[in-house]
Amino acid sequence: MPELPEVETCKRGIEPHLLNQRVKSVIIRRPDLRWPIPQQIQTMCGKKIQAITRRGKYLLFKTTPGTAILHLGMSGRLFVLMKKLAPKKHDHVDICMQNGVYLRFCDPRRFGALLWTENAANEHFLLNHLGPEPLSTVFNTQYLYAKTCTAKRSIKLLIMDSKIVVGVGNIYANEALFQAGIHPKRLSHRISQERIASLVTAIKQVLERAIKAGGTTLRDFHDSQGNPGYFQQDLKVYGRAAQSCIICHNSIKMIRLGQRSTFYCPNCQK
DNA sequence: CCCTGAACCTGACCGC
DNA sequence: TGCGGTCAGGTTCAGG
Repeated sequence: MPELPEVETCKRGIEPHLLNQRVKSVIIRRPDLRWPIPQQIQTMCGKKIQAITRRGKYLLFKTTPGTAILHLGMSGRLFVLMKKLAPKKHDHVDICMQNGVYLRFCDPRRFGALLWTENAANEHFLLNHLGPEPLSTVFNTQYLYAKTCTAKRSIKLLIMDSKIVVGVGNIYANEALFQAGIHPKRLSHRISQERIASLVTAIKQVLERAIKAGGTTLRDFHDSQGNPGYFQQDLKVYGRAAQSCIICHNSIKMIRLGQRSTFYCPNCQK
């Protein structure tokens, strides 16, 4: 369930357990993720985790010699474990600390990744082309309007483009466009600055609300059962095809856009 | 520049 | 129970 809010929740959950801890070992059961886990990841051993940060949907674990870059893909999950627990089928990696705590990476579909860089993480090929963080002040009306004016593409695909802005996944793209009253297929250059302003607000609000909902999950972060669908009760259009719009009670429609399921209210979104 | 489709994988779910 | 088809929160790539 890795959307930006989930990754942020993950970050906040694991940080207190791992920050300033020294890595004892990195156990790799399956290196064949999206990209093979490089041997250099072992450079972490004996080093202290100085910072854990998030960039888009990437988690960065900084040590003195370099940074581990982790992506959860579609199905990745992280667990902080205190005692030895036999790994299950898709528990591919354990990063063990000297104090006995360890981070377990589980990813059934293996679309996730664990990479290593000794340069500034921003220069890594996965990160060097990324647009601004949606919750930062850099991402504002002026910025997005400049992008929407000069592009001629559907607004939904534009806001899901990580070169434009990071972290807006399929769920939140749908939700933000509903909140802003914009049709997902609307061509970006045909949207007024005023409406782009509401879209920027909507993106920020939807992500912030989801992070708060993620905070609920945080409480039982150690529960290895996880907590699926914690934000589900807040979804206004995603997954609600043929159900009634919460505003106008018309039927929510589903279409395909860029190979992704796209939900909208034909009456509220123009 | 923009869109489409395919690819990388496994599991869950649905209808028969 | 089993089988085949469809779908899934991400991202990159080739081709038109």
